[in-house]
Amino acid sequence: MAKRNEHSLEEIKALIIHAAEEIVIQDGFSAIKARKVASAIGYTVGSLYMVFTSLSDLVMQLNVRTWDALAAHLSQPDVKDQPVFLESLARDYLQFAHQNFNRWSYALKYVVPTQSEETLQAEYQAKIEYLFLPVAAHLRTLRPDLSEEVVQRAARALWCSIQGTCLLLLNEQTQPADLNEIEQTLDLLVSHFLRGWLVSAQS
Amino acid sequence: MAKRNEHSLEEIKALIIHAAEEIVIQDGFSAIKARKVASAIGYTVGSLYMVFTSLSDLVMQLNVRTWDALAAHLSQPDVKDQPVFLESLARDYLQFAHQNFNRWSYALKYVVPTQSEETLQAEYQAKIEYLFLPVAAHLRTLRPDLSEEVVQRAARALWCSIQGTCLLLLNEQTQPADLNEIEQTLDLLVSHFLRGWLVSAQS
DNA sequence: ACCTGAACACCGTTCAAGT
DNA sequence: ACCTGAACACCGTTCAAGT
Repeated sequence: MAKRNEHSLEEIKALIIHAAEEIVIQDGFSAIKARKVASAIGYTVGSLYMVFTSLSDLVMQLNVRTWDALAAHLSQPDVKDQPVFLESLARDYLQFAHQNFNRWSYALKYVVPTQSEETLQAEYQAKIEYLFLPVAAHLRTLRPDLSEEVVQRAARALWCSIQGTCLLLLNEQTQPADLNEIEQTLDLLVSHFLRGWLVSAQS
Repeated sequence: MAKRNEHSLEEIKALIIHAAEEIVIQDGFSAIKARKVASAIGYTVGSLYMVFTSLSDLVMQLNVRTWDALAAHLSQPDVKDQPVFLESLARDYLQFAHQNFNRWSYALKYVVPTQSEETLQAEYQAKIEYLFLPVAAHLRTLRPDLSEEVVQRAARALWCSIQGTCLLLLNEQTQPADLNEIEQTLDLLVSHFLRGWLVSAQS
């Protein structure tokens, strides 16, 4: 035992994150246990603390990966300037949220521990904020007459609405049939908000 | 020890729920521990299982109380028919969510355990659904020409949006100053959605 | 230097034993 | 009949001990 050197510390870290991710996808976040994750990659509990400061450290890095995966899923530059961009974005969001429900919903519900490093907290928040930039950019092209602040607020409202609606409607265990209904609800939300916002007074 | 009979089982149950509620309000849901709750009312761990089948049973009943408290907070029949009803409802919702952040956010994130009784699951879901009825009722008066299904979908979209926006924007630890910003964002969401919906085609 | 696994403190839950 | 608290299985985390 001990001193195997089969993997570098970096490799072990990557292996653990992947193993943990698989567990979340399969059985949800409550299924992540230190011993379970370690044994999934052929190591014992203690090894986990060679590469992570704690379990919640691992969990936070898992959530970062989830947000990255979502960002990758949403990036479709070809439709960025089309009038239906936001409706299409909402649909793509719903698709990811449904296919990755366990890890997505956990990331959305996650609150960064206050005792974590302040720079790490800021990085995490920034990564989430980053996702709503395309929304703001699109709204800006629709109403270049509005102030940046007004555009930002509208983007924030719409983006939060989409995420919240996905969360609440997907929570009731969803059949594929219901998914179509949720899509229509999202579409209604986006299009009516947009219509109302487009005729709003200049401020 | 044993056989004190100071309280009936019903009283003990109520005492425990109140003690647990206080703990959640003060320190969040992760602070609820079986031994802690029991000792808070002067009993030992075992007593908890005289009146609850499990800790998660207690938690679920706590969440029920949270939804009831929210419903009570939102009921203001005097403004029910005014044009600003929905904006006012959203503001009231935000106020409750902020003042009761710990228990409200937990209730909103809560997913009913699949192994719980089916009737209990249904009751819980119904209690949450009940809250959005006033929204649907108000929308119906605004557009009596629309079908019930269309009205329901719009109400669902708007209600989920309000809740989701509150959750996501309150999650970043909120100063009283920010609260005013969130209120404006909610107002923008409701009013623009409404404006867009009011001019939507009959279906 | 890398890895183990016993040990610790803490958790939810049970249940024989007390009154 | 009511209530206790030791006991159990399980959890995250640490660290002396092995190679």
